[in-house]
Amino acid sequence: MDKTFQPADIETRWYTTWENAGYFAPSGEGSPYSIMIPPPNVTGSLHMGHGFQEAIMDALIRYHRMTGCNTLWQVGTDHAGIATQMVVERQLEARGTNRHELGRDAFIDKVWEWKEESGGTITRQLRRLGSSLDWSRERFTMDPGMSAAVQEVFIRLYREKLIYRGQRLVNWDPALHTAVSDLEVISEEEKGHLWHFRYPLTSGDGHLTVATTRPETMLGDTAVAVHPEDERYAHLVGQTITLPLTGREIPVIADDYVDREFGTGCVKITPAHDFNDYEMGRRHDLPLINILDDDAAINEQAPEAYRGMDRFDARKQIVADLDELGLLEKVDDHTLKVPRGDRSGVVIEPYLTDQWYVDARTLAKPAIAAVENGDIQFVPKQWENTYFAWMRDIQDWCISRQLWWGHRIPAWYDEAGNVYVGNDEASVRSENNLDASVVLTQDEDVLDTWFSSALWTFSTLGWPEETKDLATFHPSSVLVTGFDIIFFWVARMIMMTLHFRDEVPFHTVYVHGLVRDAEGQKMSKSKGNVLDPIDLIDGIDLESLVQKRTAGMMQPKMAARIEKATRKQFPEGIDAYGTDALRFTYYSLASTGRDIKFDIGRIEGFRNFCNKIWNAARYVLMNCEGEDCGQDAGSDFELSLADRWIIGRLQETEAEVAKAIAQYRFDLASQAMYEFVWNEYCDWYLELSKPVLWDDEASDAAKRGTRRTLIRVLEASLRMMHPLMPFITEEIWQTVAPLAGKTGDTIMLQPYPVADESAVDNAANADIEWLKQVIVGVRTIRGEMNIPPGKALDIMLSNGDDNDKDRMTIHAPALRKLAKLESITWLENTESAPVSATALVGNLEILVPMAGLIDKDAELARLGKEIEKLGKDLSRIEGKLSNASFVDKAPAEVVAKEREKLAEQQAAMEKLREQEQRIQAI
RNA sequence: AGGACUAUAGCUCAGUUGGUUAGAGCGCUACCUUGACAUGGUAGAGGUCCCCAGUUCGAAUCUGGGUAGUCCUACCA
Repeated sequence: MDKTFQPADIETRWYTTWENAGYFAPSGEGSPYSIMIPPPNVTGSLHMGHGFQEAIMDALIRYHRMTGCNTLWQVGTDHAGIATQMVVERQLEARGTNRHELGRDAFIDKVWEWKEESGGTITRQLRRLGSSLDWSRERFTMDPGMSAAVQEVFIRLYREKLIYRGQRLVNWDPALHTAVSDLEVISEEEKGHLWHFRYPLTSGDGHLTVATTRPETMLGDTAVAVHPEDERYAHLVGQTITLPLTGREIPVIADDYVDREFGTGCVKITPAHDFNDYEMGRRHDLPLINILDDDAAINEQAPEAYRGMDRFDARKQIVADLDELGLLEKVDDHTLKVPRGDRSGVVIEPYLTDQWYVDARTLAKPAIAAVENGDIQFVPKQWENTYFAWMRDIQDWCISRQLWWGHRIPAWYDEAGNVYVGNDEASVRSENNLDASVVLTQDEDVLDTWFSSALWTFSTLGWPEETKDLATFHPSSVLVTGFDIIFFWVARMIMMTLHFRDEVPFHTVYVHGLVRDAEGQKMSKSKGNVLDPIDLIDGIDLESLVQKRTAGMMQPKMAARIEKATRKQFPEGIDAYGTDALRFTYYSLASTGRDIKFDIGRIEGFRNFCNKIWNAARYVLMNCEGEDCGQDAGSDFELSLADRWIIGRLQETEAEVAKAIAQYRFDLASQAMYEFVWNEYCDWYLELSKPVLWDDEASDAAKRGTRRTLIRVLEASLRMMHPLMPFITEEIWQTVAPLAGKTGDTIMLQPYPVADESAVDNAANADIEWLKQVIVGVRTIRGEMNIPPGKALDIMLSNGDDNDKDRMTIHAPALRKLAKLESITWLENTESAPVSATALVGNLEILVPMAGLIDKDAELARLGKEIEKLGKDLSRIEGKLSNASFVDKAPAEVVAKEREKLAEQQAAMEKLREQEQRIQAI
């Protein structure tokens, strides 16, 4: 074995072996356990957040596989309609063409080509992360089977009147030329202006003043509204104004939606270009005048002067024109929320179009109930509130997208505009008795990607056919996801699955935090702070990282900024840490918080942990290979106190880990493992094994017992850690397992260790605790007195009881080795003790004679420090116990505990003072 | 505007039903290449548990009120 752990060599080797051997597939035995991967965008690539999520799922999957479950981790990707279409359109643009020149079919072919070309990135990354996905069942949302499911769902919902088509205001993205759902619009505060315009009364009796942030929409105004109880304007209600620039006569209406305090208290109403105005328009039966086209330029409904102008140019022009007419009263600076498309970044227009909608309100009812009654549980539970808040006020879901890449809506129109929904044109004709003379054209639009993702848990398993997989693995066990897609995806899956399967899609939703960079910033391409998990696994030099982060940047200024930040944050590039270290880092960060700041510093510590495991294994193998490790039946071996102690600690750790995993607390699980392996097994047990193995006096049975424990505890620890660190554990296990009497081709399919409480030996624990304290006592004196580590000491023990004396005898070899002692002497008579530095273990005093080693002042200073510390503690306890109400009201056991503590510390204090006096007397 | 979450060591974070001497990793200081490991060992320093009030014998923990930050939802043109 190499002296240091080299992850690169072993990772791909093991992954290939596992995959080829078919270990990732369900075993077909045991109770089913399944997780459906949140499908990543097939043409995208995984970032740190994905890596985190995959790591958690893989740990759950590997853990349950080892506990004997029939385990399925369903893999797949989605087609990411808008994102993918955008990428391909950009490619076309670079070649000086566009999708319209290409035509729909040719364009879709291009997208498929791109999918084939780039689709490997994700799956490659997933493999590098060690994800034990069942690749044989890989799905893609645009595959024929899944497309059939989408179609089936659409048609059934349409027939149940839960999907309808209607002309309404939608969020229109003028750059992408498609409607988007509410969730795809991000509203953020931006600086703007509030323009005050005078609208002259038709009667000629002056004017009223309206305030607006969007002057260009005035071309579509069809009313001015005031509050019904606003006395300032009461007399105007019912009159009309003559809309400037258009000359249209429009009414002044009263509606209590108007806020009297804001602006002038008069609101211009543009029902075709504002969601609130639209509602008001319906209440007052106002006409809708659409003044924009698909590009958000002014259309032919507007006065000629403005036609064809972009909305923002039109704004300037209109303001200028009104100013010229003397109708611009004033312009105030104003901060307002501007809605932008999350993909395109352009300002979204409320726009009147025909779209398809899902009646979300109806579907939401059972979906709310399923969480209320506990059929689905969120972890952490507080996310249920987020879910409820949204679901109880859910809006109908606009599912049509004016794109070419996606599931085409199975609806046909005749020339009269009648809609027929069905599987294909032929069935539509036959179902509706339409002969060949009727011209039918299919709806041009496709469905929102989330519409197909909403079917993910059951469509991946073969639905609408009632497959065996569906019966076995649905509902899935747990959904692992980030809170940012609770609405997008989780809620919609619950709605669709309950409706079509009459069962929940999953029993538990584990909501993890979002990975952010070291500054707490969200990782995003545009900020240039994304990290590819593979770069942490393999490492990357600075130049490559800079290039990767700035590639494809539209704005050179942005690229320069990103380059600077990257050079500052990673001056040396990124080291190769290996998958196991990366994964372990993820787990250590997986607590209940919402943000996970990924600090590169943390991963280094866990790489060191891997190295520690590696070297511990090296030590164990050096001592066990070719030796009798006591595995044979009837073997004569003897377990020492240390053996019994570490075996017990392993059981306790196993119990802790099991509990943590059951609660999805991978931070606690990983910490328990780390602590056990490093701070107990390596720091103490391996050290305690040395005096036995290297002692010529020790019996063969004792040595066998030690080797047996070394190897068995290591072997079990590897199994325990395997779900979190698959590669290093497999690599080591292959060599270790046979020595521990285990057989099997892979650690992956070995039983997960289960804690055996009966193997916890409290007597051994107490003994080792004593031993550790004595060793630490000597070391502390050594450290603080600056006694060279190489200097072997002669120490004495005094004031102990028979138990201490026995322990001294039993543990003498360990003490000598670990505390580097020349000799240990038991003092019956304290009087005869030489002047010494001392440490206490209970009542037992450890004496390190000072002659030639320790100077008086240093020891006095040390004692003074101890006395001060103890004194503080003592007075606190005394205070507590002298408080009558504490003694009266606190539980008896708490009081007793305090009393006991007091007695102990008083005794210790007395010893320290005596010692202080003795030293002072020198 | 409503709601949620967060605030603990220089940094990143744990801290169960109130009962502790408040922990871990990283970083820091000193010493050490001893036969698994310098990606290491040993010892150590470092905290007003955001602030105020309350409940309680007892509060990092519970309640109320502040402050700061993050996020979500809804929005006033």
